[in-house]
Amino acid sequence: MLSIGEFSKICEVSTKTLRYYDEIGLINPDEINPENGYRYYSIRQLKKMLFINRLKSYHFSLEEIKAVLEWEEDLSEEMLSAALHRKRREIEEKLNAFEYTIQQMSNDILNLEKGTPIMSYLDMIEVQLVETQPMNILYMRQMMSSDDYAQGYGKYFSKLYKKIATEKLTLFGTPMTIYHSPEYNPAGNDTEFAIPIEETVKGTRDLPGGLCAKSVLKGLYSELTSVYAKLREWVEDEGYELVNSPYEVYVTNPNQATVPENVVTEVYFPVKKK
Amino acid sequence: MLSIGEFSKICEVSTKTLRYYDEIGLINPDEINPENGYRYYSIRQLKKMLFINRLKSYHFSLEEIKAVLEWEEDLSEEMLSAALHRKRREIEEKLNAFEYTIQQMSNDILNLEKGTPIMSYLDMIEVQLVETQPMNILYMRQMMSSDDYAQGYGKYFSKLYKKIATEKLTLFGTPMTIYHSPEYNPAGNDTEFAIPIEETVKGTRDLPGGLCAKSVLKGLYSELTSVYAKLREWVEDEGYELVNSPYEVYVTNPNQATVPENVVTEVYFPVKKK
DNA sequence: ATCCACCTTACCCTAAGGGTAAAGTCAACT
DNA sequence: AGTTGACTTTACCCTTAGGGTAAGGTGGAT
Repeated sequence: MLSIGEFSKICEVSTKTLRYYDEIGLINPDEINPENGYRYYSIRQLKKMLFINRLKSYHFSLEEIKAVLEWEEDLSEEMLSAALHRKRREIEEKLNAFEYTIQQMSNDILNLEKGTPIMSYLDMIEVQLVETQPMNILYMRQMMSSDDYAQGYGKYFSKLYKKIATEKLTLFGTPMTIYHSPEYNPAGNDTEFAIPIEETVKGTRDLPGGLCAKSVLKGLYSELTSVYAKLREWVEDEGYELVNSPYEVYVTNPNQATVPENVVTEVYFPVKKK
Repeated sequence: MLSIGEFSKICEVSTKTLRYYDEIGLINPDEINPENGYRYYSIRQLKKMLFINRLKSYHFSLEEIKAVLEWEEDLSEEMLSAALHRKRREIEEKLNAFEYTIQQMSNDILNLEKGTPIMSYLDMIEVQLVETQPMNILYMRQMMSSDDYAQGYGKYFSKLYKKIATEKLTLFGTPMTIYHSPEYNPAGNDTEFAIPIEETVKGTRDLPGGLCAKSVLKGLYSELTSVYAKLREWVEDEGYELVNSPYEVYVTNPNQATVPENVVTEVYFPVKKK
């Protein structure tokens, strides 16, 4: 039997950590002296501890690790394999997010070295007042959390396009997204994906036209928040108010654009004078 | 003036977050009604808030962001550029770490699909009892935190090699590391980098020979912890005890090995029978 | 017997807010 | 004028994975 300090040295885990793991039931000492409460670990527990460390290095949370350890013998291999696949996916996604972040930063760094202040793009966003025509749109409405926007867009638009193709409907514009949630909520937003078509069929509705504040974004979607902010600011400043849900129109297909600057997105705020 | 809710909608930041930022002094409302404590933000603060969000998306901590915001106008551009470069480096490193993790996981997944339990490699680590000869080593001793091992190794060994080259000393073996800290400490370990040479000069010392428990690791260093664990286990089981600091000998140069399995590392535990 | 290294529990701390409660306030509607 | 519902305030507890420290109890070696 090994005291906590000896076991700690062997597996290179602090005694503090071992006590914590005992507390949360991740790995309990093989034996506890009932008189003085001293923890004693057996050498058999070494493998388990090293396994925990390995899963930790794969960014499993302690709770997840606990679940892994509690799986029954007979299922454990497939379950573990599945868990590793899942976790690997997660890490790959974080990796992609990092790559994207690095791109963004590099872009800012370049601008900064040209003498352009980072936030100056904000002043370049222009707002115009336009009159839009009513449209007939094929739509799907969904609660979307900010995490799954990326997949969501592809998924819902492809569903809509599929329907248009199978029912031989006639395209009448580029895809758009309408945001019905009055307030931004990281947990999920009431989002409507839509494509203008000619025919009035089941699954279509009328998108009313009217006065709109409009901005055009050329470039990456990451700057969309700023466009929204700018539009709200403008609406406030000029004494208008929002009378309907804002929407975005994706003028160019982001998959076809070779340079991000060629991606054009229009943002509309239906407004009226206060 | 905008109420906290209005400002929150415009910048897509929760009111909770705005109150928190007020509390830590990151961005304070332009005006606070002294009667009821209501916070009012001006539209001028939008740019600042969006800038904060951008830095946050670059993984700056709120403390770092606060520092950035407090820089004086005249220095701010170079400072910001430097900070962005630093942060980009950090992210690139995390990215590399993720890539490495993914490799490791993929390896485990492959093994699992071949039916090999993940931790089975532990049972393949063999321990032998050997008698070593005393050596004369050129050394540098340093406290190393686990983070900077990667750089540290290169740095100190290249210093040692440089000394050997400039003083025309004679190599007598491959590089090695001696771990003097009795216990693993994430904050820093007393580490000695050494290379055996023939001549006894200033900066050399004698590494005594004697009875050692020895294991050979073929492959990535990530498995080293397990080798240490295995050796300590063996020492315990066989009734030996450690009489001197353990050390590693890097038999092959990891930069020259094309396949990780070709990297050979020997681990020695100087022991005596209890 | 003494000493020192080791062990125990208990309490507070971390970053960046989220959740909830209780109470006060504002603006609009009747 | 009163009421309602939406909005705001502070206050308190919760999250991860332990780290730091204190006060007190033990173990083994001398």
